[in-house]
Amino acid sequence: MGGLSIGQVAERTGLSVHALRFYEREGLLADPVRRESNGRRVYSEDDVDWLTMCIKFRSSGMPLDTIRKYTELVRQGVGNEADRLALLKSHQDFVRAQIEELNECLNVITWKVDIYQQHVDAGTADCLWVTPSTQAASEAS
Amino acid sequence: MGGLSIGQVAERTGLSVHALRFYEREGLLADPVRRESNGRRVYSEDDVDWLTMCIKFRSSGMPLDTIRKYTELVRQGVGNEADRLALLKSHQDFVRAQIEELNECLNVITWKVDIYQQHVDAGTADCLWVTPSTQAASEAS
DNA sequence: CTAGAAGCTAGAGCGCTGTCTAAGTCAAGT
DNA sequence: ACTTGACTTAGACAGCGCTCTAGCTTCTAG
Repeated sequence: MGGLSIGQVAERTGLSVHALRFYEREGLLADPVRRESNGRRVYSEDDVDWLTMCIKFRSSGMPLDTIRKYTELVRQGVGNEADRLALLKSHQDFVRAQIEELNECLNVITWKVDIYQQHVDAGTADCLWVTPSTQAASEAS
Repeated sequence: MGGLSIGQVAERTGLSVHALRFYEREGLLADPVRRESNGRRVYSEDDVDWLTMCIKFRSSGMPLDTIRKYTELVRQGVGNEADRLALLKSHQDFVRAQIEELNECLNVITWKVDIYQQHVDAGTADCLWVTPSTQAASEAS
């Protein structure tokens, strides 16, 4: 399990090399990335795992700031598990709320899609149905 | 029925008056908001309905630009229902993908929450369990 | 030996979505 | 008449999360 270059990590995580350096500057990595003698970054499998977790956090809407806070808790070591738990639970709630909200939106959108689908199906069957009265109806929607 | 002031619309939609003016400037309203003789905006119930829809779009991640495109289609009037449908369907897919992604994230987060919950429960039961070996385990997570 | 790919740092720039400011108008209450 | 507060405009500014550039070094292959 030799170390990985930044390019390899970019490929494996889907983050850009820019983003990887950015995340490091922002203090999102549990431990500072090791360097080769020439100064180049060497990532471990653990770093990749950590980044994978960070990506999950990010793509579920956790701000970088919160990820940083979590990172700091982990860096501090043992003793603050309750804090980490609280942070994670709060994010869990946030994600659940997001999903619920999205489901509501999806319902509305689906309702609208269905209406238009009927409209379009009808219109394809007989284009003469397009009249001023259907126009008024379509503008109201 | 009687028109609504910008403040009333803000209250009813949850958008700020700033945001309402901003949305109007950005061309997100189906028809330009009517004005009183003194220049103040007068919103109709239809405007509120439209805004409610826009809010659903926004909160499900549709960029303002896309909302504007949709608005323009509606403004053009009858004849482009297929385009509107395509736009809506594409967003529908997008929202579904988001929900799926969030569910995946939720699984990972829940898994982590459970681990910490056990940790913390155990720690509360007996704080002496906090030892260098547990520290190593916690840092790996 | 050299070209090209990959890495480095510091910092500027960008797209999105508001949010706020400045400077002023208007209507109602006391 | 004066105050209060809600409204108007155009445009500046802000926060987030990257993304890219400039200018440089270092490695690798031919």
